[in-house]
Parts: sequence; C-alpha cells; structure tokens
Amino acid sequence: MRRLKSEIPDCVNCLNKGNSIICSLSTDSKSTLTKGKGENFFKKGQVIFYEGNHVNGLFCVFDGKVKLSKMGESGKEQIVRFAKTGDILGYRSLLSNDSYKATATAMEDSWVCVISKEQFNKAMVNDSNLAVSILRLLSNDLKNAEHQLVNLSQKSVLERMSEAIILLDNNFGREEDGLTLNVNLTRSELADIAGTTTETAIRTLAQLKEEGTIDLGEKKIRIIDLKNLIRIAGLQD
Amino acid sequence: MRRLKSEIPDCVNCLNKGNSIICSLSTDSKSTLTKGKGENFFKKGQVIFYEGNHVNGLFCVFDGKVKLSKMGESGKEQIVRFAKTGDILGYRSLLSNDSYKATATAMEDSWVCVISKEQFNKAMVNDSNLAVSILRLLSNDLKNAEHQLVNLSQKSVLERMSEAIILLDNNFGREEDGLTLNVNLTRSELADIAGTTTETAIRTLAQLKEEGTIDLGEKKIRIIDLKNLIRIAGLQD
DNA sequence: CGCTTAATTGAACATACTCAAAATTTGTGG
DNA sequence: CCACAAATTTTGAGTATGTTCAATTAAGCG
Repeated sequence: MRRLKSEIPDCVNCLNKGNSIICSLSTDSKSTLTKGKGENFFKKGQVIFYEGNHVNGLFCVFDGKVKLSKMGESGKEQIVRFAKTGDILGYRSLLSNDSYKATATAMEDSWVCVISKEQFNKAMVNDSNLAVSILRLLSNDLKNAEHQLVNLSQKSVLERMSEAIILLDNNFGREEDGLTLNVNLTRSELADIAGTTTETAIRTLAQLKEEGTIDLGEKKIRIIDLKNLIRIAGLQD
Repeated sequence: MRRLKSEIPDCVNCLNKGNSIICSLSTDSKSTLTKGKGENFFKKGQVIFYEGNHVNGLFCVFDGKVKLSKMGESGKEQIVRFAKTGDILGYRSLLSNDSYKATATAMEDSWVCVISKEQFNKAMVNDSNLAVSILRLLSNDLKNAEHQLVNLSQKSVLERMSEAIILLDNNFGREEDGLTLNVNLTRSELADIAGTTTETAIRTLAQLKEEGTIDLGEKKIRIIDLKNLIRIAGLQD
C-alpha cells in the first residue's frame, strides 16, 4: 500500500478510471487540473485539512480512506462524510472561496493529490461537465446530510448504529470473505458516526452481536444478517 | 396579503427585486423562465409538494412563508429548511431529475410561482450565472444541514431551541416593534425545528421566558435578550 | 355557542450519558 | 522479540435529560 511518490501518475493517466469524477472529464480538463498538482502521503490518523483553515486546493484521494468530521462546541466530533479512493474533497469551500467546513483525517495510510485552486477554477470555466459533476456531488451530499439530520433527531442509538454499519457497507464494501467490512474504525469513531458516546457504541455493538446480526472479531465488523440491520435501521421500505 | 392572480407579474417585472436569485438574472433568462409559469395560491397549512412526489417544476415564493420538512419513519416531522418571499424550492430534485426530498407546506397564506422544468433547463444551459447561483444555494444548504446535523446530535434541547429562535430571527426578521419575530409557529412546529417533542418545547420556551431571555405573548415570540440566546446556543465564538 | 385544535402541566419512565475502574490491545524503543 | 507505556475497549453503577401518556385548560373558528 505504501507507495513511492513517483508511482502516482498525472490526472490524464490516473488509475482510478471508473471511480473518480475527474477521470470522466475530457483530456483537456485533466491536463488543466494536473498542472501544479501535488501528491501527499498521510499516515493513518493524520489530518489532511482542518475545519476553519483557509482553502488552498481541491483534494482527490488517490488511494486510501478519509473521514470528514465537524467538531461540536463541547469538543465532541461528528463524522459527516467519508471519502475513499477516487473521491474528491474540499470542493464546496473552493466554490464559495470559504474556509474548510470540516476536518479531513486519513483513516488509513493514504495518498491524496492536491489540485490547485487556480487550475480548478480554470477547468470549471472551460468544462461545463465538471460544473455539472460538482453540482451532482453537492446535491447528493445535501441529500445525505438531510437524511442523517432526521436520523439523529428521531432514531434511537441502536437504529443509528445499524444505519451507520449499513453506510459503511455501502461506502467501503466487504473483504474477500464477503462478510467483513473493508474498513477499520475505533469504537470512538463508530460513536462519532452514530452520534453517541464510545461506551454506548460499545454496548450497542455488543447487543447487535448478541442477536447474531453482526460479528466482532479483531477490530473488524462482520455483517451476518444485513436484512435485520436494515430492518432495525428502519430502512426496509 | 391575499392577492388577485392578475397582480402577479412575470419574472422580468417581478417585484422581489433584491431578494430572489431569479431577479438578478439577465432579462433573457427571466423571459425564458417566465414562459409557461404558473401562479398558485396556498392557504396556510396547505401542502405545496410532498416528499416522494415526482418533480414537475421549480417553485419560487412570490409572497409568503414556506417550511420544508422530512418525515421520520416514526411519523415525526423534522423541519429542515425555510423559504420566504423570493426564495426558490425544489431545485435539487429538478437537477437530479429525482422526486422531491422534502415536503413543502405554506406557513401562512402564500403565493408561489411554478416554473416549468423545461424552461428551467433551457435557462440553465444558456446562462451560466443561473448554474452558479444554484451551486451557491446548494452549497449553503449543505453547510446549514451539516451544522444542524452536529447540533442535533450534540446539543441539549435548551441549546437547540435557542438556536432555532436565532434561526427564525435570521430568516424572517422582526416586526415593527423590533422584538417580535415576524413568523407564526405552533409549539409543535417549534419542536419540529429543534428536534424534540411538543411538551418539551413548551417547557423549554417557558424556561427561556422565566430567565427573561424571550417573551411569549399571543402566539408570537419576542426576543428580549439576543446575546443570551446566542450564549445559550453556544454560538458566541 | 359548541366543537376542534393547540397549549399546558404532571408524573412515571426510558434511554443514553457520565464517571470511574479494570482489562485488553497496540505501538514503540531497546 | 520483548517489555513497558499509551491508547483503546470493556464493564458497572448512578444520574440526567427528555419522552410518553394522560388529563386539564385555553384559544380559534364556523
């Protein structure tokens, strides 16, 4: 997984073919974006950018997993979104020329490309497909945020934790065994997704294991009964 | 307030000059949008469109106040946004050609214009300013939704209710006395903003009145001590 | 004026949080 | 590779916040 910088190609020849919205742009646009592009390695746990910091570019995950979180006044973290290989980060702040509105942290060792603000703006002007793609991303993010908003205010921790696991499943998929979630999270991070405390998260996961809905080994979660998770989360219809 | 249909002008001559993103478009774009535009009157409490219904146009509030809410599985409502005179509704669903993702309800007698999907798409293609405006709206909505998401998961009802009142203040402003919020909401609706029950909303408002932070007369809320509201909501920094 | 809806109050109860302590795992330097 | 420190996970018990349900009062409306 750990790569040499020289292994990372420019946007035109990027390996994340199907995954990234950048990959589906015209060669022209990709050439524009790749100019002055930087590649950065982030160790697991390292912060890529902080909420409130001023914007210096568009981030694109070349390889890795990133969490986006916001800090409440009390200092508690709430995870608002994830980004995985091929996903882009920071577009909203870039558009409004605002500071970053969430903190991005590498969830595992990750390579992240940084596209300069100037080149991004150039590409936006010349390629309406890029604008449309960004519009779609925003639109989707908003849909998810509003869904999560209703969840947090109305569902129990058990329901929210079930939905959090489903979210992780949809986002990161499973390992070869077809059961184990392909992502490593601490109990505290799971709590930060479901919007609860570490202790309650632990007890809730134990309950789901008890019922045979999930299995917990090492640090990973295995989904045994997805149907039941969906039922508990109240997503069946 | 109740108007005759004939009093509502076309988009080019719309009275909401400064308020609407449509008003700041080129005359060309406004001419496009106004073609096949319909004007509808909605009585207080009437639903303008339902969550899940298929999209048939872009709504623009000519005069009135509208709440956008989502239904949780349990049937409880959560208000996610407001729209007032000049604001537009339904753009997200229109963009992704999706069903409406929230239910829009008139909070008072309102006139709402409906712009056809076809004309909107035409204007989007011809006028990049429209696309940029929509991008900004989406971006702003997302910012608010994520903020609210963190609030709901981390703040107490008292904090949330204080913030709800501040939100109403920012959105709808005050009446002539400079104190009374220029919006009428039931206790149940206030609960639906703050993400709590009607009973708890009542008790929380009583507490804020007790402290002298707000005043409650007839059906309206008067803000006595905005600073304190801001402090309670945890927004001072 | 009577009926319906909304607001209020009370009391019991449940869910989830807090704090503290113990057990376990992980990471690091020697 | 081991030992130790640090971080994470787990468990327990007490507690607070907010919900639920039921009953009462007040307000709005035809």
